[in-house]
Amino acid sequence: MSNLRNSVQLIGRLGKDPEIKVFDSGKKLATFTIATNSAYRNNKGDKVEEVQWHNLVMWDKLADIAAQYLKKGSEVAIEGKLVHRSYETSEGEKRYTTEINVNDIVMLGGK
Amino acid sequence: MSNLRNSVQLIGRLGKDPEIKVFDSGKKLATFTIATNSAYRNNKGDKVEEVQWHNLVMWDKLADIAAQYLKKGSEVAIEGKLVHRSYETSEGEKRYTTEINVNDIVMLGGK
Amino acid sequence: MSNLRNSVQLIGRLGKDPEIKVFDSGKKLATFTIATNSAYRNNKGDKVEEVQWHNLVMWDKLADIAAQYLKKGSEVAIEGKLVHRSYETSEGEKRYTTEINVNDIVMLGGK
Amino acid sequence: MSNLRNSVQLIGRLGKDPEIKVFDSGKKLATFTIATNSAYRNNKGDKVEEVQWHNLVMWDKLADIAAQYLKKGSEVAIEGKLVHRSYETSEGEKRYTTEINVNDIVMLGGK
DNA sequence: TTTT
DNA sequence: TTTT
Repeated sequence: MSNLRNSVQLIGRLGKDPEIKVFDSGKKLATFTIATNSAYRNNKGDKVEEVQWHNLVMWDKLADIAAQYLKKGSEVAIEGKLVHRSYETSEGEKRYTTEINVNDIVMLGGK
Repeated sequence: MSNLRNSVQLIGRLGKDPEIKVFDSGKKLATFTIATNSAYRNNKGDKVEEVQWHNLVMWDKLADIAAQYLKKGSEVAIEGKLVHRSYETSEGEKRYTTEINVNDIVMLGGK
Repeated sequence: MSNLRNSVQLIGRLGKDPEIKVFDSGKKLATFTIATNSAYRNNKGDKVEEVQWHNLVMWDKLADIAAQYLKKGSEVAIEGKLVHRSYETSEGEKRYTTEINVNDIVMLGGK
Repeated sequence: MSNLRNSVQLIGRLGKDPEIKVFDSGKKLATFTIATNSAYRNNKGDKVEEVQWHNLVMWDKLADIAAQYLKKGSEVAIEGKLVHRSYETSEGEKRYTTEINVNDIVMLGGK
């Protein structure tokens, strides 16, 4: 419940349509990425554009919202929890990934 | 500058003393990890404790603060930017890591 | 500097065009209000729309941005500091007001 | 539900013990104030300490937490919603007040 | 006073 | 892979 100890807010756009999975249990999962853009001047005074791509996951009701309303290019604001996970590759190697488990989303730019 | 597009807030404790590096340019870097704790009930009703360890980086003046005031066990609140980076292992394999580039820190539990 | 101790984030729309003042010192001030909307179901199950109007103030470079880009109906995300002030009415009575001193703004809904 | 459109985070200390009310309906309400401190240098270069006092309200389970654990001087982090209300004085005059309706609280400095 |  |  405590968003205060671990909270991420992002404003950005989807790189692709969300992928939706429905599990046998009925649980629904939407995964997608969003880009956040920033610009700064380097030590030569040139403007540098920087993009970060973030992995987002949304469950159940939020996955329904993703399935219905979100698509490639959609602008959203999200709040979520930062989660670091490990998994094994098919070759048996351990890999790490970071995802944002979304708690709340606002669709932006609606007319 | 825009924290609004990409902002993380965490409240937690350091796992170890910060590591401090000073570059030839004079730039200073502090790196450390903090743990954020949360508790929830699983579908059997049992309480589950979950810990997430986050990689933090602090530059220059903030690195000085880290060097002077932070040590293993210190409780802090931080605000930062979520940054995903890739690097090559010594075997030439590409790996990914996620760090929080800290903009602001508050030391807690003082006095 | 510390946004961590006192930080407000809002996403909403301007009720009117910003008002801009330039002081003799050259300092520039923009003031305006934004509405944040929320919806909930009351205990009868009816949907209730709730609007909150917030007083925002932006100084100097941010005031320039307000003057150039913001107008009635514009959708924005802002981060700022919550400030409670008192002042005297022309009748000499003390009154209190709450404002958000904006640190950062993102304009939303640009195609 | 959407914290994203209207969200306040504060870190500070209680000015007094919380006041607790229990309504006939069984609903419970805790009210208290917290101070947030900041320091900056004025245009003469002198350090200026600034304190803001914020009105907080917590309902039901959160009110229980306030009643049990919070007292004058307690250091807390809170997340809540910014709410502006009007009421009538006993002389029939309209007054305005701003409160933060707390959604989440973390007690700091424990042990 | 905004907007959906 | 988004967008300006």
